[in-house]
Amino acid sequence: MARISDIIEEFIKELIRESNNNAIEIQRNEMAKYFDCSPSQINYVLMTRFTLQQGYTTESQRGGGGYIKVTQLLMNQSQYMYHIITKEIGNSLTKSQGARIVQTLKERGVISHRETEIMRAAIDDSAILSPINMKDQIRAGILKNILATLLS
Amino acid sequence: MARISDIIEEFIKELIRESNNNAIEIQRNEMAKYFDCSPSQINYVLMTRFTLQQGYTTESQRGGGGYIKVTQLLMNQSQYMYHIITKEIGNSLTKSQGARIVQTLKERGVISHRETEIMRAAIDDSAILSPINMKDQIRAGILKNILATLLS
DNA sequence: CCCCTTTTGACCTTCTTTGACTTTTATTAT
DNA sequence: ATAATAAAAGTCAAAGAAGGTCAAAAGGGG
Repeated sequence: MARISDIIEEFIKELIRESNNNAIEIQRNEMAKYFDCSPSQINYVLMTRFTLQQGYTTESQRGGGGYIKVTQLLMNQSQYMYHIITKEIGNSLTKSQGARIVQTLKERGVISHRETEIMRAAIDDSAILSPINMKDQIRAGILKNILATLLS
Repeated sequence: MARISDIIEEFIKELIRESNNNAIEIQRNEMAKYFDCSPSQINYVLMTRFTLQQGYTTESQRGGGGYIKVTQLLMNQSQYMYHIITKEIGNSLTKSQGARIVQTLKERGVISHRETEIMRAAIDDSAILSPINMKDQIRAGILKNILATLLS
């Protein structure tokens, strides 16, 4: 069953793609009505899929004529990777954090489809055969090493 | 007396055969209800009959709209890779064994230069932050998973 | 009988959805 | 101008909807 959050995510990304300034403005309540969900679901989507780490910023205005503006940040690719290696990934990286990073790299055209698959597979929970309490550490090490390789 | 696990196994394999992309998505709880067994029995079947060695990968998503996806590896994509996953790499893979496999794949033109680099980085000793005695096991898991992804 | 495989169930973790309540801003009526 | 009202968006916690894990119990074949 398709998650409504995913549908909304795709919808917003499509709107951004169609825009000519990498940004869109939406009306929260209107959009919620359109997708027949609660308004706060829009916030949930923004919080989980359009964060700074994923290369987006949001700003908003309340009151009559209010809006939410979502902007996709342009960024230098190697700078971005460097940032991820040094700031985003610490000593520990959860499954979903890792997945989001790889997904973002793909969406930004930093890595190809196959490279995405390879990286995903490399940091997948099922790939890392170790006690659960160590998986996140190992995952962090692997992803950092891979990204570092791509930088050189 | 037919074991329920065998029946479920056959059922899933039949679904995959009928699919047009060698993959199916199932709802764990729904399937358990259908076969009138405990949900964790589905996991048991997946763990014992749909492993990489047996030519399958699985992924899953929790929460609302969650699912389990089972994909059968395409043997004809690269006979060589399939062989490596299912036969050559066991539970343990040393540094040099791993390096040799990656090198061979590259020489055969199965993977690109960048893909080679990514794989090397992923199974590099320095990437795998774990007790020494576990590295080879983890390396095996990772490389198998990576190769498998290229066959789906 | 013993060992290996299967089955079951209790408990855990993750992710999504919903709704009540809050805060901010704009508009409108006095 | 000011106060009241309406029109947004924000927050947060609870409920809901999955799947995961692990170990104990139950079966079955040698």
